[in-house]
Amino acid sequence: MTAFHLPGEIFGLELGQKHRFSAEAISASSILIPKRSAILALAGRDGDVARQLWTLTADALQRVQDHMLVLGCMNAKERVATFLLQMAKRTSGDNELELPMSRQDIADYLGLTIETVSRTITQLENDAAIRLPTSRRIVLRNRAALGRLNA
Amino acid sequence: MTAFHLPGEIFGLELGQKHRFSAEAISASSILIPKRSAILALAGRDGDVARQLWTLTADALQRVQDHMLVLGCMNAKERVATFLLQMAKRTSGDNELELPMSRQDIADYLGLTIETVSRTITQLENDAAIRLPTSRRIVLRNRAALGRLNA
DNA sequence: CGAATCATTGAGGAATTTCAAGTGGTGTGG
DNA sequence: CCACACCACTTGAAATTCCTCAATGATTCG
Repeated sequence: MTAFHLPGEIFGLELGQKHRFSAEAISASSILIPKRSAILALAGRDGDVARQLWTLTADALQRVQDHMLVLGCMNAKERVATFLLQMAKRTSGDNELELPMSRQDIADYLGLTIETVSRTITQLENDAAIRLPTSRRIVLRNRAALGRLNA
Repeated sequence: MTAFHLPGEIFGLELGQKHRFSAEAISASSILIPKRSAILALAGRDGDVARQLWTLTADALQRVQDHMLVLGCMNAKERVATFLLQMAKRTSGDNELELPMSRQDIADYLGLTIETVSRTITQLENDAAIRLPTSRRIVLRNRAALGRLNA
């Protein structure tokens, strides 16, 4: 698993002849899938569209590079803390968030096992860095502590 | 560390306002660094250039995604085997290759420690999958075995 | 209620890291 | 030419992290 996508986001802009990844919905979703040929044609005619498409791809590159650093350099606690901060930022920006995905999905995304994710979340709760009203709902109680793990 | 670049390759096409990564030469190199503004201007005028730039970025995205799978799913032996096959393919394509980078660089790239890289290479040698005439020179002796690790 | 799914917890084991020492090649100065 | 220092690499042993396997809760849905 390489990424989570939230409403309004664009993904799958891969440009190769074959698709290399698949997408799976974890909540009810409506998705707009333009034809590749239509996109290319439009980009060919309109320089501004071309520019925007390039930017979208560059943004995706940036996100993946960030995630690569997570997978390459961080331990379990740092990965989970980074993930929670990131999700908070991408959803409400608030201190409270509802995770739409299962522990298994989080584990796959972070390159950990489901048990390690669960244990780490429990540990963050014991550290008073977060609070879990329910298993999918998370309250960030100490952003500073989480941020330190994000280093 | 996120990538190695070989002669003839283009890198650093990041498009954001700030550079997020730095590059370090590990052998004598000459590097052409065009101005960002010049590139953007050219892309604006010439749709074909714009298309090529987009493709370059998309290719980079693809490489990084591949590497993310390495970091997210593979153990040490699989990572090193994948790395060696990849380097062989990118250099001569031959069965013999000279690594231009240190063990430390490889370790950073693969998300391992220098000791683990060293031990793993030794292990591959004991498995008769490779041979090391010198520490930087590697002969692929059993591509099939390495490939199985690449799964 | 019972079944099913998701999440948590525990115990043991495996893989990797850490710390420390040793090896081998290379260049430098006596 | 040899002794020495230096560097990259290798190896060993102990410690740590994370995974695996197994059992137990919690929640949802029929």
